[in-house]
Amino acid sequence: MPSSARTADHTAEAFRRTLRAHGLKATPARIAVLTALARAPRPMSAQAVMDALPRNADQATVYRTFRTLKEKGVIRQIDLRHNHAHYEIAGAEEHHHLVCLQCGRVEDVDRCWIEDMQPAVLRRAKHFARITQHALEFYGICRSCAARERPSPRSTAKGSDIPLPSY
Amino acid sequence: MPSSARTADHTAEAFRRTLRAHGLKATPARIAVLTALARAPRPMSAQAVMDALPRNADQATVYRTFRTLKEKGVIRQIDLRHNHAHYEIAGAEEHHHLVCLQCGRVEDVDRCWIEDMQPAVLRRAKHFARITQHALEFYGICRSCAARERPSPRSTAKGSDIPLPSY
DNA sequence: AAATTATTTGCAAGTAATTCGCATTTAGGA
DNA sequence: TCCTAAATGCGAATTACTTGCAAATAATTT
Ligand SMILES: [Mn+2]
Ligand SMILES: [Mn+2]
Ligand SMILES: [Zn+2]
Ligand SMILES: [Zn+2]
Repeated sequence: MPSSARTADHTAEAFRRTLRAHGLKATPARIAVLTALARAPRPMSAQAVMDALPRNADQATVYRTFRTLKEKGVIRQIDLRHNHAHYEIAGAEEHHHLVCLQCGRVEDVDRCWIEDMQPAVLRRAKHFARITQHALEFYGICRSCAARERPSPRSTAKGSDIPLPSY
Repeated sequence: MPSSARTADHTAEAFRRTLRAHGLKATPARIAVLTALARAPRPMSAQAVMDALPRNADQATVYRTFRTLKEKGVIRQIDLRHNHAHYEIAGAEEHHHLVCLQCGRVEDVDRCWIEDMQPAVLRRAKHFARITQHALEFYGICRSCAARERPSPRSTAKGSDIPLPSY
């Protein structure tokens, strides 16, 4: 009996289908990245993925894979306040993380609660002594962007980036 | 009649007192950074702060000021998924942000709600067409760190950084 | 008010993370 | 099997941020 979504069909074949379904070529590199992410119990950094991949793991390819799969919604970027981005497979259940500001340790929070629930979150946690902060951001599309719908997807790099106040 | 906390005493004098209260020297640079953050309606990046500061605004000083004030809890770091950190004065009310994934626009959410409340958040929002994601992270101290309490505060840089799995 | 000193600053150089240009390879349809 | 758009790999570039160190200065102390 398969447990939950973490046990989903994270087989090479499944990934191959997912990629094709999104109109992407099912390359060894991409399948390897997805497999690494699927195996890891925590969000992974580019470096971690590269180390996990046996040989041929070019950084440019890994980063490009992250970007592509993130755009397609196959993986999710997680901010852990380390000095680099982390990614995890965008599995079914929405969940959050407990991040130690001192050592960086990360632990999943199985569901989405907040503030008043912090005591409860802490009680359920396995490795945390206390919670001192939490951050919540909503991401979506603003009115003006929705209006001129499709002015060019905001690539994470520069370009005619964020045409906005305060950088 | 002063409105809410955003109108708090964000005067140079008030900042001077705050700094001293935290055992820091009330330098022109620090007061200028705080004043810039106080004036801005949105979290600011280092670049934005430097541009806002009339003359003498060295990047090293701005970054060092961010780090120091963040450690003291005077300002708060905000992740907007742009390619750099943003900061805002850690005013009274805890609040979150609406971030446009396309153009980067940012808007405050006055209170802390979640998920089921997204429709309501969207209704209250002034500039958003839709919310497609939200991210919540809890920050605190993990058990092992709490145990050996004070092994050296995790500086944002490297060093004997995160002694953990997956980078 | 001048002397004292631990902090803080400014500048220049250094790093870490991520991106880009372009020649070469390859997945997958014809 | 051929063809071609898409993807890779390499190196160089960029960006965000940090650091070393000498000079400047805020807040004592006298
Ligand atoms: Mn997770
Ligand atoms: Mn805000
Ligand atoms: Zn927008
Ligand atoms: Zn810890």
